[in-house]
Amino acid sequence: MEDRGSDTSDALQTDDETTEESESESEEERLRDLQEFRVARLGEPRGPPLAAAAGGGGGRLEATSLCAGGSHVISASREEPEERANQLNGELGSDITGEAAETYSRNPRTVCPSISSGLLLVSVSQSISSVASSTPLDRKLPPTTKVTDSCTVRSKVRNSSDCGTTSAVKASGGDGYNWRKYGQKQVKSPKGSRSYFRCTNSDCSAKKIECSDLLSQTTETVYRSSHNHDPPQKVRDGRQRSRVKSSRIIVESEVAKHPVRMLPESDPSVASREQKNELPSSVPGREIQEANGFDANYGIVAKQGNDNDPELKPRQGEEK
DNA sequence: GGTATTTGACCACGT
DNA sequence: CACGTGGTCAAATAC
Repeated sequence: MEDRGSDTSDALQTDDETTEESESESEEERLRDLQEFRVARLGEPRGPPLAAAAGGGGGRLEATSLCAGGSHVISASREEPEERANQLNGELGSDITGEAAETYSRNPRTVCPSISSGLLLVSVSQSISSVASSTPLDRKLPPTTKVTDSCTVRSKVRNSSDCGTTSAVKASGGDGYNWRKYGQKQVKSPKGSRSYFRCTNSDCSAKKIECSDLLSQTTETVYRSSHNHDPPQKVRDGRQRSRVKSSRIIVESEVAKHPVRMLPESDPSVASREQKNELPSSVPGREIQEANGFDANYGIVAKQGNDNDPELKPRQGEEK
């Protein structure tokens, strides 16, 4: 991990360990640099996002762009065939395992109750994206990458049936369910943004919140409520099957690094409260214990009670 | 024309 | 009571 972009790790560490005041400036600088870097690197026609951003609030362009970047990365990863998945698994696995663990270790709380394996997939791809975009890996991503933005990816999927995984890639988030994004918000506490998704099934109240850091890396995924229906099994051919398979592989290797939480499937408000109450007490003990893999009861656990956890402090935008 | 995403605005809640 | 934040809605936009 030392070898991997001391740059990134440093930055990340600073993020959480430095005081907000002192880091705010450097943070902005970093953000700017990052933006420029991404834009320059991608240098691709970022149709929708930019357009949307332009149409919407220019002030948010910054964060928005970054965010979009994150999500698309995820999608991109998902789109990759098994081969790519394995590749990632290998590259990232060896490269990240250690560091990623460290990186994410800074993101306390992470409990993924016995969710369906499908949800694991979500966390997987997200882990990948996080890792990929966060570390020097960013550099590893082929410049050609479909790394553009969620919209681009989407369109790509739509237009190219060769993939045959449209729905899966598009909104399912890899967990087998279809999610639709209904909101995004900038958060200060864990500097970054949160994306709100809800199950596209009208009868399903399942929701999930993806927390991303400044680098648009998905640092945490919170599931709220559970699906009251089976995941739309759209696996029609071998390709998809293999994709899923590969995803799982990655899950096993990455899941432990990506915070995934499952909130009680009660109404949002209750969930929030419970979360608030449970976090501090439950996180440290149990999570530390199994901070490295699947928990029989919680499914995935990728967290360790971090004393430095800024979110354990009063307020810090996590209770709600 | 339908669906999904983006994003500003709104409301509820906690401090 | 004011302020900040989280979560959601809905219009605009893109595909």
